[in-house]
Amino acid sequence: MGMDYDKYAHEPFAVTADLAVLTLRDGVLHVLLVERGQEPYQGHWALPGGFVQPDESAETAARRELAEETGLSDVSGLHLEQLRTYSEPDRDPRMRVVTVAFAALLPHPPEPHGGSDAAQARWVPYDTAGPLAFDHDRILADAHDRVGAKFEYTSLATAFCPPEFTLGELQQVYETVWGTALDRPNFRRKVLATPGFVVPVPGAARLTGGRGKPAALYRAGTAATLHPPLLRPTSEGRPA
Amino acid sequence: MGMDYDKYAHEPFAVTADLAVLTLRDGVLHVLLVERGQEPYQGHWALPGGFVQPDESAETAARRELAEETGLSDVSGLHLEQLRTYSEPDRDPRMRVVTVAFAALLPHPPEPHGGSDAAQARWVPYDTAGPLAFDHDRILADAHDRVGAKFEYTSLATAFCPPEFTLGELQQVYETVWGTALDRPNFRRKVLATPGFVVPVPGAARLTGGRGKPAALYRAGTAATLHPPLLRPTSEGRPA
DNA sequence: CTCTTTATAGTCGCACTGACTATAAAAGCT
DNA sequence: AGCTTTTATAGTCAGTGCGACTATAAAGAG
Repeated sequence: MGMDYDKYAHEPFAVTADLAVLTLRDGVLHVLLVERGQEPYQGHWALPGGFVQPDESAETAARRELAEETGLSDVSGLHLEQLRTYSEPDRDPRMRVVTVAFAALLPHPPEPHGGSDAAQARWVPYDTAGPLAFDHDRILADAHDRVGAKFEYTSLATAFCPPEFTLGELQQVYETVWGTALDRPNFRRKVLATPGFVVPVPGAARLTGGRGKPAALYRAGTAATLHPPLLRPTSEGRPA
Repeated sequence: MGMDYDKYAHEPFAVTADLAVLTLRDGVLHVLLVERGQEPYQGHWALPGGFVQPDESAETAARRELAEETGLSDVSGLHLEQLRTYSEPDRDPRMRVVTVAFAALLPHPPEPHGGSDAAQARWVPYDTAGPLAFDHDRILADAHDRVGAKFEYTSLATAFCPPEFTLGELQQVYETVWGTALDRPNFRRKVLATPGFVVPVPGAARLTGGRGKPAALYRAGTAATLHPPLLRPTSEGRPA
């Protein structure tokens, strides 16, 4: 933008906001996908998204699309994070499309209703999210990487949890996203030792689906960043 | 993009790639700015950048702009990182412009030659980079934040250094970007204990501008991420 | 030759961490 | 009821990374 506008022919671009919507269902990471109803990639699965309207920012467009695809009424409170922008010239065979990709984290997965253009939407386990349309495989992988990395030094994991949660639930979020088992007493110690990460719900509340001792409930704290960070185990084998 | 193209009127957008080019000059962090030659913001300073051409990705456009503004012949090897995309509808008073912002790190600051449209380009100390055109103040601040944060857990700091450097020079890079003084023996211990961060140049090479014992030379290692990370001191005061 | 300057080596105590054991409080079973 | 299973929570202990600090080495300046 520092350049002279009139000396550069600026071809018009179409701008879309695409979403990698992640959630946990029964301890398994799922992603929201839509089935494409037309060419190209007709019948293939793709990330939900759509064109940015003239009066919208990409963030606003992403929230609107998310509400449309999931039928969520309250899209305001959930976590939406801009991932990066994909702008390779041949991403779409028909036209020049620049896509601003977002990652969204949902605590309770609503059943998606079919998209507004009759394309059906479904929750798909992350591991079985087969080859997707366009470069959406890469976008999805980038989203997973980013979310996993931010779990280490931010309180982002609480975005997967309901307003009140147990430390066991929080630990399962970490284990699912990282794909690693964590030691329960140590996880507990670290979380409680990190100021502002979680705050206990004073009413000696409890909640357990089944057996065992009832667990104390916590809410997300005010801290956005974690000090000290909660590093993944063997995040990288030391190349000695 | 998962949506039906034809059911959405997609207004054409102009897409630009803007750059926050950072470098160190005499131990002071500088940013490359251009003076705008026309309205809006005529006479104001702005980040260099320009329109993405029809056959380019935003990354390619950023490298081209960088080469044009700095006169660098070898733009291939240096670090270019996509920051985020700014798409608020009123960013530019004349038209709808979506900007993909990049941060670039240079080891040796070349003298910039005037931009191709007669706008002059200059290195400006980061602290005195006054109010910039458009939302470039925010882009520049975001770039600084991102670079500072990535210094903690990546080997990005070596992108500010020449191919061979001393640990003192690397430490000065950290101190300048973070704005903090670091203990020299401890910094040395941490860097050398992090596998793949730096590798010594075997020929007992030395190099010092002035007095004192000559320092050993190192090259950047192969590790992209740092384990353990090199955390800034008092990154956040513990709220007890 | 001594002083200053910079690089490098080493020491010490604290805090954090991983691995592990122990206790508490619930549900299920016989 | 008594026992087992299950889950939550508390505590222990050794290794290690780290901040603060001291000591030595190797150069130039006077």
